[in-house]
Amino acid sequence: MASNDLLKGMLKPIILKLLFENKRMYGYEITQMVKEISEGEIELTFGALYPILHKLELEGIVKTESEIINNRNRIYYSITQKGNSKAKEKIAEFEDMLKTLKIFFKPNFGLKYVFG
Amino acid sequence: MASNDLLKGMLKPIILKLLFENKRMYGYEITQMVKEISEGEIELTFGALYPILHKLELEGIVKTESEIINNRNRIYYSITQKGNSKAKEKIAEFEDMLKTLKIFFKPNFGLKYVFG
DNA sequence: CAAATATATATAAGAAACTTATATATATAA
DNA sequence: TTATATATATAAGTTTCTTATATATATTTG
Repeated sequence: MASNDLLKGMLKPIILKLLFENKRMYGYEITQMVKEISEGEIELTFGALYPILHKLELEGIVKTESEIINNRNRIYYSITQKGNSKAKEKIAEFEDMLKTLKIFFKPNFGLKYVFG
Repeated sequence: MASNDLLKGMLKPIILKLLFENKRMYGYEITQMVKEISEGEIELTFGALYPILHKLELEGIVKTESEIINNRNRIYYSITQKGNSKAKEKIAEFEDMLKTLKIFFKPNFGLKYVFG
């Protein structure tokens, strides 16, 4: 797994993106999907996840539905109608940032600046 | 400019990459190049930059050369021979992370997981 | 010529985002 | 029956960043 200090600031956009694409997810499911998609590279810990989800709920960007599955409580999160544009905006902002980062890390990017 | 909390964890890899490509840079120059390359998207503040540079120096990854230019002190940073492999490693690690992030944010990535 | 801006480095206080540890509880596999 | 998987939650501590402040010279603008 990548040393997770490379992740700072990325977890919220990832969570929003997952909720945006999958419509309805519960916390544990999010951690498992992150692990699976990243092939173990990213481990989203519960200590990071739940505070983010709770904050998103407070901001009205996500809403919750509680259900008892297999005698265990499960809390589903989904993006609210009101929060939809905000979520889209935050996801787009992060995608822009990734494009910007790509400029720095493309192979031999330095050449045009060294000689420019 | 992008809200800079998207940047957490990325500044050190960016600085290392710039030093790696440009061989020898001073702090102010780094901030200006980051601004230029990112087209104003990323503002690397001095409060973030100098502590990172000082820490890299302490770790032996970079070394400094002080010069008086135009009657002002200028401190050049460059990657040490000893720190070269470490720097390469950290840059590669971050590039891997960017690749992983790309999976999450590629258009409609969700489909194959929703139906998979 | 005075004021503002650009160049140059530095650090301290505070906020935000994480990690790690801990707590609770049920289901399933070994 | 013990360990692992499922499921949510929070608190303490660390790291990393922002914002503010300090110092000093050079250059541009009004």
